[in-house]
This record gives sequence, C-alpha cells and structure tokens, in this order.
Amino acid sequence: MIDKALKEIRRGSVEIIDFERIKKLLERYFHTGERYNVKAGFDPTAPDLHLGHTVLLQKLSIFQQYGANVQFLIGDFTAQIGDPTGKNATRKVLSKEQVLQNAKSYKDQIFNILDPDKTTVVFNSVWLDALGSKGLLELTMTYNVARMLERDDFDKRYKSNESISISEFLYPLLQGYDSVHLKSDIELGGTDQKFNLLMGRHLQRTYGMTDEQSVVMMPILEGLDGIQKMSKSLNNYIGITEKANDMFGKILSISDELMWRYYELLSSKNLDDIAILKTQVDESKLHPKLAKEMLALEIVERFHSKQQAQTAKEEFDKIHLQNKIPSEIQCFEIKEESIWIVKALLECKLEISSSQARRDIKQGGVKVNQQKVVDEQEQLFAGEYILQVGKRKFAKLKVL
RNA sequence: GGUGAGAUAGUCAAGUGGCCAACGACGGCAGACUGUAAAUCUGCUCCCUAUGGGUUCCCAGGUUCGACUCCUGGUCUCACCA
Repeated sequence: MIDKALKEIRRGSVEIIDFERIKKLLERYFHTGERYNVKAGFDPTAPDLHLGHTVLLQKLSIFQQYGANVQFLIGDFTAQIGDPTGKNATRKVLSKEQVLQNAKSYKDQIFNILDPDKTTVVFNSVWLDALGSKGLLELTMTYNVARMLERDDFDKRYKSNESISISEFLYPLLQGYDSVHLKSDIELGGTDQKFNLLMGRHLQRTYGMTDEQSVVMMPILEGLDGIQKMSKSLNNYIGITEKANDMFGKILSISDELMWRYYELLSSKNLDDIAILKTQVDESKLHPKLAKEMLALEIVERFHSKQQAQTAKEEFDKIHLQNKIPSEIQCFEIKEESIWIVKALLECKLEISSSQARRDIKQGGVKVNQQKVVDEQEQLFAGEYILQVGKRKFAKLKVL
C-alpha cells in the first residue's frame, strides 16, 4: 500500500528532496491515522486557472488520498512583489478586491480536483502583514547576498547587469517564511520554484523546527503546441472553465507524443493502466485517437460532467467524422433583399476583415450549406444559410 | 550627470532617397494528405466590393517632384563611463 502511494507521489515529478521524510509521514499516517500538511502556493494575479496549474492540484489530490491536509496558499501579499522571473521587475499591485475576487474564483475551480474537507485555503497577507519591520529584519538576517545570488535568474541578471530590485530578494524569504508559519511538512511547486522551495527548508531550520519540509517539484506542463509552456499569453492553453466542446477539441488536437505527457501529469488513471494503454497503442492494438479520446473524456468530465463530456464527444464526431454541422451554432439575422457573401461572413463574425474573407474564399476555405464558394461575388438572397469558414467556424444566417 | 547606439507589421529582423504595403524567419490562417495528431507539400498573412483606391515603418515639423530612408525638435529603450 505504501509502495503504491509512494509511486503515485513520485509520478511525473522532476525532483524530490528528502523523500525519506515523505515515506515516514505516510507510514505514520497508515499506522496512526495522523495527518500531515502539504503546502502549495498560488499567485492570485490571474483569475483563470488552466490545465498547467492543475498539475500541482492533481498531485495535491493524490496526497489527499494518502492522508494529507492541503494548505492551499494564496499569495496575496507576495503578489505585490511578483516572483522574480526577470521579466517585469516591478509589477502592478492588485487591489484587495481583485485579489479576493480571484481567490474566490480559485476556490470555485479547485474543488473539482481537491477534496474540500481536506483543504485549508489560506492567505499569506494574514501573517506577513503582521510580521512588521522587526520581523522582516529578522528574516533578512537569516540569509546573505552571496547565497541569494545563487538563484539562477538572479545570477544571470546580475552577471548581465540587469536590474534586480531589493524587494525581489524578499520574495524567496517570504515564501519560505510561509512554510515556517504553516508548519508545512511537504511543499509542492514547479521546477522554477526550486530556490524558493529550498528556502522554506532553510528557514524552518533557522526558526527552530525539528523537521524540515520535503519538497516535490513538478515539471512545467507544455502547451498545445507541445513545445512552450502552457500559458495564457502564448495562447496555447486549455482553461479549466472552458466549454466542454472546446476543451474536448483542444485536447484532441494535441500530438500523440504530448498525449502521454498529459496522461502522466493530468490523468487520474493509475500508472499501470496508462502503461497498458501505451503498450496497446505501440502494438497497434489501439488507435491512438481512441486513447486520446479517453483522456479528453476524463478531463472534460472532471470540469463539467459525464453527460457533458459524452455530448462533447458526440458533437465532435458529428462535425469531424460525419462532416455534419454542429448542433448549436450562433444564429444571425439580416434584413436585406440580398447580401454579398463577404459581408455576410463579416456580419456573422466569421472573418475579421473583408480582405481576409476574400482570401479564404479564393483558397476554397468557405462553404455555404456545405458547398464550397467559388465566386467571391456571390450574393445570398432570402433564406437560411449555414456559413462555414475552415473546419471549425460555423454560423447560421437568416436573410429576410 | 557624460558619451554612444537604436525605435519597422503578432514577435524577431532586413531595407539606408524612387524598383516599398516594405526581403526573410517564426507564429497564424486556408487548402492537400490524415485520426481537426505529428511530419510534409501549396497558397495567404495592413484596410477597402479591389487588375484599382486608402492608410502605414516611434511622435511633431522641415528639405525634396518624391522620404522607412536626409535635417530639426521631442518621447522612449539599450550600452559604456561616472
């Protein structure tokens, strides 16, 4: 039992520091039922979570199955500094309301994955506000500049003469202090968090805790392109509040290779089952598309419902296998005797400019009622039309 | 504070008086092939009812028949020195 648990805990992780401690915590839990604390911090600057964020949530959920109480930390105080990624040294400070609102939307979203009974949501401004100058000063005295510069991006920026704000030095210290305050036994984070996570261990030691937190580092999830990290700004993400149909379609558009990565990091299937799937695909006993469908179904179901996931799949097949029109398409009306096809496409928001519309027509990418449009001067007279651009954009237009 | 370099389409990046709506790369879109996979191939990629017209190359002026390219002033970025 413990071995299985440890295997699932290790799954997908890049590095674990002090694995022995985790083992002990689990053993204690299995023998005495005593729980332990697993902390993970989230930055409340973005209101929407995407699948990349759920890698950590997924792992937290596994911990919950094995006796963990999750400390879901919302870094509202630290958000004022911004984690030093080297990009924006100074970050816009969010208003209290914004932070609270984002935090609320987090809460709505995370309990699709986490067990609310085993989760405590905490804000670090609570104790960091209370720390005061004196406390802060004490905190800074636990570390020195040379060691701070060991951090990879500080080091790079320092060497290449880029600016490093003093406040940025505080970020790792404060994050580490969170672990002291919360008495975390384990902290989860992305690989980019390594320095901060280790700081937690350092500070717990200096503040006199007997056991330092173990650290589990998870990889950064690749986005839909399979290369760059999933992020909103790169527009290669799947938001967890997206509609079932979109989510399903997006997952099916990932590459086969990336699918296994997603399985490992996002699926709740256990490792053995996934290994069987992969073998079947490798031996051509299972079509890779079916494996991908299963993954898509699982993920859509998690954030919506079984029913919706099933509908999304049927809808998808309808459009792509049977070449039919989706059951729900946006409907537009226009009161003209006739309308020029290019205008119609603009009217239905299928195209952003008439130039673009003409190009698409010229290349055979536009269909009216399943028929390819060949004449860019075509007029649509009274009646109902299904307009289609490319493979996925549809609209219904009524000309009155 | 001093000195120097630079600001060009979504990003990177050519162009240094007309051949420029502006090379190229990436990204994106559409088509072919498919499993809306990957890979590959083709075309497109400022706007406009278009073999034409309009508005662009940080901003404001100027020189010129003509400026992304030259001049003046401004704004902003970066590097080196202090």
